Amino acid sequence: MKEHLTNRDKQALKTKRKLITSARQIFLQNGFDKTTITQIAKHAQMGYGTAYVYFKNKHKLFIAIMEEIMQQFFQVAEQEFRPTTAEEAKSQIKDQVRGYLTLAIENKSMMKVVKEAIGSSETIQLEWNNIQDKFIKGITSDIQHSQNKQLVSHDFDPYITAKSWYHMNEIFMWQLVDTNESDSLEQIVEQLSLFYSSALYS
Amino acid sequence: MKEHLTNRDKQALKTKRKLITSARQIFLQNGFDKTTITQIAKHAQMGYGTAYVYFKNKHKLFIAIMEEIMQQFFQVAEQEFRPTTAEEAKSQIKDQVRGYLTLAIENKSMMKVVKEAIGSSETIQLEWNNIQDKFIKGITSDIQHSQNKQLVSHDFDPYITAKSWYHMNEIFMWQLVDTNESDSLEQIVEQLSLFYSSALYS
Amino acid sequence: MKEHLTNRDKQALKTKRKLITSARQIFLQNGFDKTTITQIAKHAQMGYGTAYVYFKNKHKLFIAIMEEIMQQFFQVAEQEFRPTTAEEAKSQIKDQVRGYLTLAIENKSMMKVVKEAIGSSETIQLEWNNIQDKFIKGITSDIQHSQNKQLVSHDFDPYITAKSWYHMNEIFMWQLVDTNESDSLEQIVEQLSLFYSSALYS
Amino acid sequence: MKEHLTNRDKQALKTKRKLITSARQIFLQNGFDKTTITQIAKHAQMGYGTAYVYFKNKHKLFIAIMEEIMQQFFQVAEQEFRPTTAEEAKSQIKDQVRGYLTLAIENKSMMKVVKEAIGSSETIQLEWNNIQDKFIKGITSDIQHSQNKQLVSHDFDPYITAKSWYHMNEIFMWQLVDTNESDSLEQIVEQLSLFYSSALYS
DNA sequence: CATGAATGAGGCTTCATTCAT
DNA sequence: TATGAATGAAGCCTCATTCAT
Repeated sequence: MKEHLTNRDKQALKTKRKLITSARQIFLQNGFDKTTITQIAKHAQMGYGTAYVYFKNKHKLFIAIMEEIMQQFFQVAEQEFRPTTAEEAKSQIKDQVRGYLTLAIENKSMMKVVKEAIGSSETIQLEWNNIQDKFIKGITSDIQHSQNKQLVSHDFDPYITAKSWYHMNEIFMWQLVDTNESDSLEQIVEQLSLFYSSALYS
Repeated sequence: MKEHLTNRDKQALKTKRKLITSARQIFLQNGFDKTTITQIAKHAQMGYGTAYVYFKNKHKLFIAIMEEIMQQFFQVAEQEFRPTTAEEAKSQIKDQVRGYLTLAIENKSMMKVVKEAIGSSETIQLEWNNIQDKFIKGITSDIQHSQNKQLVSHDFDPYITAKSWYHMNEIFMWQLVDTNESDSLEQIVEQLSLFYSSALYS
Repeated sequence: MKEHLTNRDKQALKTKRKLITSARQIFLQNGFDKTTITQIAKHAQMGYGTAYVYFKNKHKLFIAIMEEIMQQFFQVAEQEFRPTTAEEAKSQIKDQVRGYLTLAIENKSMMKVVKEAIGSSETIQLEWNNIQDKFIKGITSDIQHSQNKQLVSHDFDPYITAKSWYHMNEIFMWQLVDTNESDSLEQIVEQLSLFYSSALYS
Repeated sequence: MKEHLTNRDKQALKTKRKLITSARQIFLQNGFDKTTITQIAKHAQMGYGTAYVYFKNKHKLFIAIMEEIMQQFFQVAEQEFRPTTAEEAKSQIKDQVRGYLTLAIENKSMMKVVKEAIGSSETIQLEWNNIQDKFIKGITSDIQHSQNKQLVSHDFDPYITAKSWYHMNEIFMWQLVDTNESDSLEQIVEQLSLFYSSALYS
């Protein structure tokens, strides 16, 4: 176990950060496909091969950026969800949906690039599936908890329900990213949570 | 000067049309960069060398398509603008703005590709500048006409004013193309024309 | 259906031939991995990209060469095999085995490169499997014919038997390629055919 | 002049040994070209920069291994060769040839890599030339000694004769390395020595 | 007018090597 | 002495473009 970062480690970390920061900017500007490693390296003021010291390839570099963005989403998703009444459940659900969609709107430009990248690269597609799974697992455990508390019928299969619920959210997320209908956010939030809480917590 | 199209000319025209039609479809499907000449030629069922008989390069082929699209926009822009009162001016302005933005929304998919292409190619960028100029010149002459009719103060420099006004419109045009906020169209139309007619025709 | 090769077709064929010929020489000299497309193109006195007009990649180019070599082997394998007695069967088997192994010895240098390439490329490995299958299918049908003629017991599963027999031959083929034990050729031929004909045609 | 190895020197020597040992294994496994410094360093459990402390480059590292192997060959070559009769000469020649070729067979795997490396690197080629020269010089002096003893005619130019004789041996050495004809070793030994002793010591 | 053979610039990636710590 | 961060040459491959037929 390292107790301490040597100067060298710090330098490496700094280079990696610079790489990610530069990459984010270039990806944001040019999109996934049109961004070249050369552009990123030039912007980060480092040699061409350096990018490959830190990332196996262009896809992995993008995934690093994608994961940083998704960290914020996970924080919303991982908020405590331990309702004691149906009312409380619906309210918490609304907050989470709103949080999730709001983040998407706030990061719209980058999310557009994410969408392009998912469509462009098998590897990134797989990584996105992992991200989806992480969300779905969190929801699954929330459902199970509610079932134990007798708030949700055991008739619901937690995983399938979670998957369905997650994808409902994701669809609207992409729609907001694609189309700037940010105004209808609150309505979407209301409808989604109504649907979900009616189904499970009625 | 040929007065008459020979059969050969007709054939050539037909080939060119087919090329443009096929290109439009492929560009629409794959975007500008990911479209290859080979794809287009295959779709048009001709040798790919043939494309180069009619268009110097990929960019010029795209420009041909772009110009066809822009024809519709020019028709809106070239509508008679000869208001006799401030009221009339504002009303006509509104119609033109609405017409311009509506066309953008109707051709949104292609306009997205146009945007990509502008960002991707110097040549296309220059062509877009020409298109902008054409709009701006039209507006300039409208302003001058209104100045002659004493509807607009001679304090306004016609060209600079036209340029400003055009770009205000273009910005919102791209926004509508990027973001599907079609709902807010009427509000944008109202605000833009209010701003412009207040400034000039008050 | 083309009835006739145009001059253009002829030129293309010639280029492809030159490419294959040059590639064969370079592969022979440098082995599979160390051969570069640049070397081949330079030797064939053509531009770099030309190689890619005719072959999707380095592997496919090698496969073309490999297949030409294997044509000779197939000719041996496809020789009529319609024995009427066990004696005749054994004699024909011996001839085929000898023919197969002799070809390997005659093309030893290239077969070494083939071996390297098989170990180096998934694609080429798959192509080699196809080649094996072709041999095995031929043998399978020979066995079935002999079974119909009551020369071979129906207890033998033709395909499995063919596969086993083929691989026995291939193992010795590689050994001869690796090791120059050409002297022992006749002994190997004798042993292999003895084994096989004893098993099936006794 | 250091008379004495400090602990530091000892450590350095140990590191160098480990490097050579690991390198030998990896080169043996992967061949010259496909071996990377990273692989070797990982196997030797040290930073890959360390390899460059001890060896200027990959080629020099390989040369170190090559030289260790060749040490054994030199021992054979440097065995006293002071025949007093033609009979004795032939017998000693046979022993040396046998010794040389036997070592090649015993180290066949590594000798294959040596061959690949010679073909792959100018530097290693040059080093191999040095090794050849060392052999040839030894033979040259043996010939001169025999000439002084009146066993060999002064008509023979010692250097040219030595060079010819050495290369005859080397050719068969590579053949044995390439081809596993170890069985014919004794025959080759007999023929080579017969040829040479007939020519010089008849 | 129509074709497609030929070309090479430019993108991704690997890996030997340098150099500052 | 030991390390590994940083670099760029060189290989593969794609595709716009030229040009001879």
